[in-house]
Amino acid sequence: MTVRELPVLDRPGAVACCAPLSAEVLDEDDALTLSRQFAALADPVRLRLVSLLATAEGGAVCACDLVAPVGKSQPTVSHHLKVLVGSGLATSERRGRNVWYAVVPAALEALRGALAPR
Amino acid sequence: MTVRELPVLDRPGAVACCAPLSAEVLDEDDALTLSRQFAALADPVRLRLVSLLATAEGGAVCACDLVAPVGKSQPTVSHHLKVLVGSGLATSERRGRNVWYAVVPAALEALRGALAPR
DNA sequence: CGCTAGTATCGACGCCTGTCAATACATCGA
DNA sequence: TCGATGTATTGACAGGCGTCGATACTAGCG
Repeated sequence: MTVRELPVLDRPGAVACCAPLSAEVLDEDDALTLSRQFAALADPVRLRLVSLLATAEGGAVCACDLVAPVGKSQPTVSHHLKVLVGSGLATSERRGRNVWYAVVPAALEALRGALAPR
Repeated sequence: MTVRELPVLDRPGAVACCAPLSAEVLDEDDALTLSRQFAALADPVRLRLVSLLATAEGGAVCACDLVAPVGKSQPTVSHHLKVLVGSGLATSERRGRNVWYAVVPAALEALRGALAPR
């Protein structure tokens, strides 16, 4: 028997919500939870932000270094970052005047788990 | 060295579009492609449909057996199924009066790949 | 050829979301 | 305290999306 270990998340919102889609039929609540996570990835700007964060040395990036790469206005980037944090896919941390963002690997892994084959 | 085999897809739209988010920064085109796939999963009704298809014996389900479980009107279910097919996550096939739907496992696997850790 | 059952399309409605300019808030240095 | 820099919020707009009832299309049956 194989046991899959899932890290405990101290932040609500980044919870691994449910069994794989292919394992058993999703109930309505889990479907809503999962859909919100996927919705956070359903935007090209946010995907690029996640990618920028995930590939960054040290795993965190200053918000000031995210505006130019995605080619959107500063408020728009701020909005998308808020969505990512709100969905549990990213975290934010103030460092002086700046705010540094990082991905939550466990959240991505949880989504991978939902897509896992039977 | 490990080689990951990806099945060749005869249907356009279900293509594994890109390297993992954490491997290299997503370019704009790939981000748009990926975001459309995730958008297909960003709805609780569609997630339940995918789950119903993926867990079904034989891997396919008649459309007539999908309306009741999701609790939406027949046109709404038809709409969502069309979105799933259009995004490459599912396929449809007429059998007499009925239409049978099935998931495309390779498409789900492609999304898993995008979420894979570095 | 009608009739019936299953599925898709159409048109309309309300809601949500991405975007920006303007502005407010926060933090640090002088 | 004041000014400057970085970030978040507000308000407004356009476009997209989920939903439904009504209706059209498709295929088998008698």
